[in-house]
Amino acid sequence: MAKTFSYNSTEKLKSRKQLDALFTKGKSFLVFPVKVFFAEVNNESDAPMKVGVGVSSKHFKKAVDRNRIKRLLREAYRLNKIPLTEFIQINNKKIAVFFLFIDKTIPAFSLLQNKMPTVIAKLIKSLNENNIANT
RNA sequence: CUACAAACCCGAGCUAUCGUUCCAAAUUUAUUUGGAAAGGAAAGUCCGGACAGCAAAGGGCAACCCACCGGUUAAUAGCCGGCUAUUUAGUGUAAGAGAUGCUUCGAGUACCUCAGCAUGACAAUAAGAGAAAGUGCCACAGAAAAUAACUAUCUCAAUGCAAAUUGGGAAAAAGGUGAAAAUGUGAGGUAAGAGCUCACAGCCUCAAUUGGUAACAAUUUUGGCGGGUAAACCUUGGGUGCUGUAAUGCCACGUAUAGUAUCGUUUUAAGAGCGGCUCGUUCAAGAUACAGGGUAGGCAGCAAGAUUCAAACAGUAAUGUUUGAGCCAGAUAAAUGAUAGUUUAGAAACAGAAUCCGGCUUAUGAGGUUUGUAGUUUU
RNA sequence: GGUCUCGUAGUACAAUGGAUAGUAUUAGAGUUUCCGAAGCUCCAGAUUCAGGUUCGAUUCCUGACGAGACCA
Repeated sequence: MAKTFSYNSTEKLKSRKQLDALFTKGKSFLVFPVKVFFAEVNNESDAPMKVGVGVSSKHFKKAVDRNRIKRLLREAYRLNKIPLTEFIQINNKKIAVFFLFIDKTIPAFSLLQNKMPTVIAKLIKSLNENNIANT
């Protein structure tokens, strides 16, 4: 595990197809102010996790604010992703996740930094339930 | 000195840890090392280009745009310089009004302010061709908002004692309203009058001379006196082909029959394309070959250029030329971040490249420079 | 990335360049009723903002701001 905190381009959720599938078929839960979409995928592609980040352009009209929030979300995810990667490696899964920010004001980084572990924990828990239900 | 307003400059630096995108090198081929990484507006999309495509991208009309002159530029509705017009600051004047002072208290006089008149910027503004080609409109008020009519007026004739009435002629002065009312003064002329005629003044206009590259200015001269509105229609002159980098070219995948090329047929009948109309022009069925709907992958376009910085020279300036040095984002759900410390008075404004440039417009914290206004202190 | 349209009372809409900016509804007051509702009477409330053209601008022109639609 050399690249623990990294978040490079292979790990990003890019394909429009995968995104559409995630929003239509995937499951979701809410840990305010972040809504999480997730789904298991059977893709043969490289990375085991595909993660994306988004903000509504209705709530934030200026591109500067949207970029700021997306950066903060990425940073928070990057610093708290270790439990998720370990879980994925153990269970040999491939997942796609999308974090959507739904508040209407720009958050402080400390808030997201505090929330993100609970988000990851909930994600792992729900993935586990899904696994049990499938088997 | 303080406050406010406007214009311009600037738009944080360093260190550590963890990370992102691109480039180069190295090797163990997924790691390491090194380098670079968002603005003055990247914004609005208001103008102008580069570049690319379009079977013809053709002519005319329509449509749209521009509008003093010259320069500048790849180009412009930008910029620079000039011309003209308007306005104002200021200056001058003094017959009006007001305040104050002086006096012999009837008034006179001095000075200041306001209004008026003249002049008038080096300041500000100008969508700054044409209202003398034509059409339309100008509410309310007013006789009338433009060939003029109406009321009142002048005159002649008839009737009548007179007042006046009727008919013919004149058509200027008068009508007090409005944002705007038919150029002003004097003389001649006439029954009375009238730009009806003349002189002077004002304005418009034709031509000539002089100065200026030109707009234009000055002088002389021809004709004239017709209010405003062209950001009403319009006229004149000039210009514009259309679409836009998700353009477009190539590769991969792949196969409904839209398309392309060649051959060929029919007939100007209908239809379709060439932006809207018209002229003109191209096109049919069929055969062969290429190739393709859809999906959303890759490469090019795509980062060395009307380039950046510095100096010199030319030019009033915008700007240009030469020399030297430099390479300075290039993503594709879309990179520039987070935390801590430190410098600092403070790190807090507007704000995030998406094909690239030149302008314009708008948004901008703190600090700095300049200008203006107001206040305070000192001399 | 590009193209286009529209901003009028709290709300939905009108208004040839001529003014006290209109209609419906809503809000408020009064009247009616034992009390409400409905009805009736009265009243309040607006041209997105900043400039310009014009004697005069909701209307015409320019810029800004906001909202919406379309193309790919």
